Amino acid sequence: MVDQAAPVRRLRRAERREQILDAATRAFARHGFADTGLDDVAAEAELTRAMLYRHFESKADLYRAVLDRSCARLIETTGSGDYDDRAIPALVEAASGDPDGFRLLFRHAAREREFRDLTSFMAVASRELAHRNLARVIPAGPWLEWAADLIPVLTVEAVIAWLDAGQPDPGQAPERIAAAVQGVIDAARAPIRWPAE
Amino acid sequence: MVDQAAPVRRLRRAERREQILDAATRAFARHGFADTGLDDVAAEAELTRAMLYRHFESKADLYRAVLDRSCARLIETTGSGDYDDRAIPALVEAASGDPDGFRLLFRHAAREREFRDLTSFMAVASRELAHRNLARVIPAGPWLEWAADLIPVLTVEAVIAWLDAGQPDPGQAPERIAAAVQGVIDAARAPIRWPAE
DNA sequence: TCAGTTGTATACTCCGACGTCTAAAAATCT
DNA sequence: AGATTTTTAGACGTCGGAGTATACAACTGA
Repeated sequence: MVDQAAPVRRLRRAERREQILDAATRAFARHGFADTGLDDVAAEAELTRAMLYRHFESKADLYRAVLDRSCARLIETTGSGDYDDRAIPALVEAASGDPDGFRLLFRHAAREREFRDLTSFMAVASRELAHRNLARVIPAGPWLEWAADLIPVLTVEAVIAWLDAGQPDPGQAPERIAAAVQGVIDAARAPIRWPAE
Repeated sequence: MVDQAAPVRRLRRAERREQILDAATRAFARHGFADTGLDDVAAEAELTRAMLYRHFESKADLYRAVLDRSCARLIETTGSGDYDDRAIPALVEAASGDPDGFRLLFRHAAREREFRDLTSFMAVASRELAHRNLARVIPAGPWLEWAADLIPVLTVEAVIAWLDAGQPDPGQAPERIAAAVQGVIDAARAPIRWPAE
């Protein structure tokens, strides 16, 4: 008995490209570039490997396209401007709107040498932004550098942990994350531990 | 003219093995398992690739040995016991004593599928430890889960940021990191932002 | 001195994943 | 219906890095 004929949905070039990017984002978000084969991506997109090559030159090209799009979306909703009260809410909104892309960018792409050119500018920018703002409340010295390194990482990890927790209380999330950041700022100001209750 | 004959230092088996593990820890700590070739390891150890195979069966075997040793050292100094005031100081001491191994374990190995069996138990244990202790001060719910996820990550990242900052004030470091952790606990208790100064 | 060990140097095989190609099937458009 | 485009299915070529093999050189210790 022959299998029921597969539906085989056909899309126009641009749509198919987007659908491949969606699937590739999901696939790469699991284990990063090196540990994800094109077969994995093809399976996730429910396509043949050959199809991927009709839309992208190579595996690296596809990955760059994925990263570019996630990056563009991120900047689009965060504005990438100065730090203000909108910064953390915007980051939360961006993560909520594209969780796979968010995880991919910060958990994998940020540590992949070959593609650091696509992400390092964000890491540098957020570190410098943090440094500028912290310099007003933390005395210059190694603990200022420590906080400037740690706060961007903490912010991103706090957002990812919020995603992993099921995105509870979207309205409260930015305030809670900001409070966690404030904890690092306090810690960098003085080595006095909060009195035990 | 012939090159000056290389010194060619010779070591006994056990010593050479340790020296290879040291070099491999450094090499793998840079870009993880997949992105580090045996040539990189051999170069770091100033040996030929063939020598690596006289001490280890395969690349994966070598990597496991590296991870095992780093893991054992970590547990040896942290005790892996219940959480108390010694936990964070012990972690700081462990990181200080083996910075490459510390970074390798938490920045790379923790995300490598093939070797998660060697690291997942630590991630699980620290998450559960955090969860048990937090459950006494944070009401059950998604924000408890959020904090239990975030605090182990924050702690490790705070230690790495401290390493990156040049290990300043080793005596103060544990207190400052504990203060940062306290910030997350406060954030998880209530969504009230600290009053702006 | 001689045996055993530690090391170099280099060429080689093997394998998996990337990337290419072709022929034919099926959906869409006019 | 016929032309066009999308897609499949799978074989094939290619290449880098893991892993193997061999011959030889040099240090060490009894």
